[in-house]
Amino acid sequence: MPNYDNMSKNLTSRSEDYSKWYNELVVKADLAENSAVRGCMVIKPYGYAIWEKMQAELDRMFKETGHQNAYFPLFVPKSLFEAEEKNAEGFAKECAVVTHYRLQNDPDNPGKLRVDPEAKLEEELVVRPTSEAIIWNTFKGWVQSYRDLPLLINQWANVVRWEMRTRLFLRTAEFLWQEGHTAHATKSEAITEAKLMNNIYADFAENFMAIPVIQGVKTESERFAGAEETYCIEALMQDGKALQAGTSHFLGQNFAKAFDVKFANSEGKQDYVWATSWGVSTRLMGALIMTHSDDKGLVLPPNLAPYQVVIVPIYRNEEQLAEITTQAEAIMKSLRAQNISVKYDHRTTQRPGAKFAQHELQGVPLRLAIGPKDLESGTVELARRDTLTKEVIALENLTDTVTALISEIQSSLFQKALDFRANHITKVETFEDFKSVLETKTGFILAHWDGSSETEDKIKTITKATIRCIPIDSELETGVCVFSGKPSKQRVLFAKAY
RNA sequence: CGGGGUGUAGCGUAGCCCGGUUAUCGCGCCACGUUUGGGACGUGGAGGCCGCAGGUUCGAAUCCUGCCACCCCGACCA
Repeated sequence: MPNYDNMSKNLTSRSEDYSKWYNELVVKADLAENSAVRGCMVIKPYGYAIWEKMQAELDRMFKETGHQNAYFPLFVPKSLFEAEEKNAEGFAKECAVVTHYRLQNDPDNPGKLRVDPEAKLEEELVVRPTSEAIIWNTFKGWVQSYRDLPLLINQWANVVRWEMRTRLFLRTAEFLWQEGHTAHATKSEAITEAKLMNNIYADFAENFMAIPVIQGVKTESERFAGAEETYCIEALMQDGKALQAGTSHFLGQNFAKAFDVKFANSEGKQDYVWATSWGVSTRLMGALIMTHSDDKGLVLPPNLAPYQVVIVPIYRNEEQLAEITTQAEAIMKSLRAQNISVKYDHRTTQRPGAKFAQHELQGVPLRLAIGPKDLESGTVELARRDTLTKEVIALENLTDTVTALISEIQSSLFQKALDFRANHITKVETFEDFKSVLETKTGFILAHWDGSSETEDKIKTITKATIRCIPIDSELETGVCVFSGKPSKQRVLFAKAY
């Protein structure tokens, strides 16, 4: 198992694991020296191709459910930002703020620039940590009547959260995400929307990324600032820590009231609209890596792989290469006809062994090698990334075999992660067991909780474990709180989390 | 911001305690040749304000002072 601690350490880490996994391959942190923007990441082309795959699928799902994309400004005037108090308070400590709009030559430091003290903004601009404020301020002008509702908007954007401590993929200072913002005429419709989007996230995580997730609602203290209810999907990483993979919030009428977004209902009465917001980010790429990958590098589910099959030619001379290339082109044509993405790695600057290793590091699901022996016998060597197995197969059934394997790899990755999670969910009755499971076995813990924030806080202080969620599908079961001994109606999901 | 630690080539490092030739080694990089079915080998080569500034000294990567940056732990967090 890869060393995730090293992997997800700060971007300038010098650890070998870090450079193997990120600096060399998927993303590169290439920041100006002594720069305060540490904690940002550069997503290299291969990594970005994975993100684009995720974007395309999510976008499809959003549009299928009636959402439209739009784009709102990066800057949020402070006065707008502070309008919804809880939201502002929740994010206040991690906001980057623009205060000036001009530089000038520094009289004390020839060749250097300084901020022009004369160019102070009348009002500071907050770089969006999330866009509720600016979007709701805009929605005010878009909604007058129930006929304008529901308003179902999504935005693909970057946001900035100036965290004290950053972690590659999981908590970068700037990250890419989508944020959905919707307005509805009724409370129940908004709640339905929030649940629907959480379902879409779960569906996407499980069926597209092959990451099993648990759906649930957050406790009050873990809830999004400004939300009435936060739905979430929680995943379990191979190192036994939990990761919040996506959230969907029912915002009540909080933002409508803060930004005065009213509409005339069918009876002609004025009412505030009901809101939701929901988002997933490049954090999902961290989840992907930490769910499936092994010591040899990434393992990509075929749905997410920038290319699903790579063909490597092995040759001693130009004639052989030409012959193999003809063969490879025929294979590519036939695979592409089945919507399988293929890359022919005909680089002359690398030897086959180096190519094999690189494709493993990049997680390409299937590799075909064609050499002189294959030319004679009409075969190819087929290697699976997930199981690291190889077999020599006849050319005849190649396309069928590959098609079948692609879907088998997708489902077997999910099954493997699901089995791992099943083995790492432990029901616990006593606080002693609670602590020992956290220490030795790790993973999720299902335990009774008395429902109070005090108990939640104390457990967190003592064990560092938090309530990840109250699972949606959990059955009611009477019991006593694992910490306080007070009565409880159902078990909640605890874990140490990223 | 509190506690601990580290800065030497693109990356990883030795040397520092106890000052003394041209700063060590591996990977990577470049050229040529031989190779090519799991990260090739040989020969040759390039690459260093030893974090920055000041001080001590005949002499500083090494000792002293200040500063800066980064890492780990804590508060914060998708």
